[in-house]
Amino acid sequence: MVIDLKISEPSLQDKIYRELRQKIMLGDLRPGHSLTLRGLAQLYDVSMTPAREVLRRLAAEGALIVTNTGRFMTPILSNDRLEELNALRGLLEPEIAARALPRAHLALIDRMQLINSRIAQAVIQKEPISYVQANLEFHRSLYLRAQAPAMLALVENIWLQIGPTMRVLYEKIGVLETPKHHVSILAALKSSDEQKLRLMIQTDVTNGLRMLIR
Amino acid sequence: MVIDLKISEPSLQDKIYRELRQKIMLGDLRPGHSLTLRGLAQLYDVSMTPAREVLRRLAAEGALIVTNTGRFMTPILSNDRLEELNALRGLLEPEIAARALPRAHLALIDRMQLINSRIAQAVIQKEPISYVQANLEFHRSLYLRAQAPAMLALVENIWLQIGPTMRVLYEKIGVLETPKHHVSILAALKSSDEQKLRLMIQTDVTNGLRMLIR
DNA sequence: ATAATTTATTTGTGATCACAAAGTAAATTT
DNA sequence: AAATTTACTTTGTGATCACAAATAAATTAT
Repeated sequence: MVIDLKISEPSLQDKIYRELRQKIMLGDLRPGHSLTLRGLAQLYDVSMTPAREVLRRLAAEGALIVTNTGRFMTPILSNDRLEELNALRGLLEPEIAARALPRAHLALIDRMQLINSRIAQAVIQKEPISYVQANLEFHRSLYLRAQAPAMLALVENIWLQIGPTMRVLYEKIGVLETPKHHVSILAALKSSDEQKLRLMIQTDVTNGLRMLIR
Repeated sequence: MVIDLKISEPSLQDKIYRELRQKIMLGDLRPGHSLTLRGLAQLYDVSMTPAREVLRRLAAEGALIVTNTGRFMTPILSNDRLEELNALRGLLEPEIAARALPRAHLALIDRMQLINSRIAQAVIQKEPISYVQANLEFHRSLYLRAQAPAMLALVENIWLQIGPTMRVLYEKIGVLETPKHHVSILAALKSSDEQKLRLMIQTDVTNGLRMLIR
């Protein structure tokens, strides 16, 4: 018997989906930014069909909202909504971090340290997008070790929903500051202190927003 | 100026979406049940286009999985996956219940009691679908009071993912039993005991699965 | 000018189609 | 009888189109 392994080619829309998703999560699109089928189709030189699937998929994930007349736009979050989503981060992320803890070996911690220095760099160069990107990568690289895909999916889903709004908040406060709890997170990882890790993740998430809303 | 208020008509696909979503959440479709564009289109007497949007939307929500060749089917959850999803329930539901607690007045508790008797009825009549439906309604009617839409959305999303699998598990154990912690939940609500409520919701969720997997 | 109305343009929805890939059944070969 | 090949059917993808509704622009009236 001949087994033929074929890499399932990423369908045309997958590429567009991933790019747009990334843009939204990192705050490349501001809240209320509207997207049209034909606009997106033209941008990627495809027909309306794949563009449509992408927009609807993102809408299903909460990355976009659909107006009551069927238009697509990035969500404009109320304060309540934003705080609720952040509360969810505060609930989920400590849990997934705790699950990752036993599997967090030194190589990972080193890598997180490296990512952390990229954050510092983004602060200096005042690049909010790189900042957000590195920040999320810091968290994700840890969470990936939890081997809890459903949980990670929920967390990323929330990141996606708050992406555009976070960007605007960062712009509003002007100067960025390097997340001060990251070193504590790394310390907790090194000492395998689950309680401390939970707490530090929690405060990192909580303070991140408090700093922005104030 | 003439203001004309129009109820935004539920687009053709919304109806199909809601029906299918319900079916999946209640376990009307077994794990691995495959759905086709043309099949769904024919069933609802529409073209492929809306059928497609519905399936992709459900896939985006995790209610369906897309095989590597692009086919749609209800997910077949591994034990790990199922336990992870249940852990998420155990994490999220006590929190949202706690948020609902201050707003849970007597009328709600009465209504939950009524729903609970419908569960008992479903046990007697051995109707797993009605059982699941009433059970979810019991929880949802409480969670709705939390006024935490994002949180509720995540919870329902998880219900959606485990729907087909839960149904099979119920069938496997044969005879249903009425959820024994529901009375404690109601008691905790009446006495406004947050800690007890959290615990009872948690054990209701946890035991629900433990009873099934064993 | 400002508001109201009309006209023009943009936009999402649903339908239909061709096509290639995947799955299935039948036929053939080993 | 088992494995392979062939033929046939089913399936999702992407493209194109007509259409109605919503939005934007222009025009008219007050």
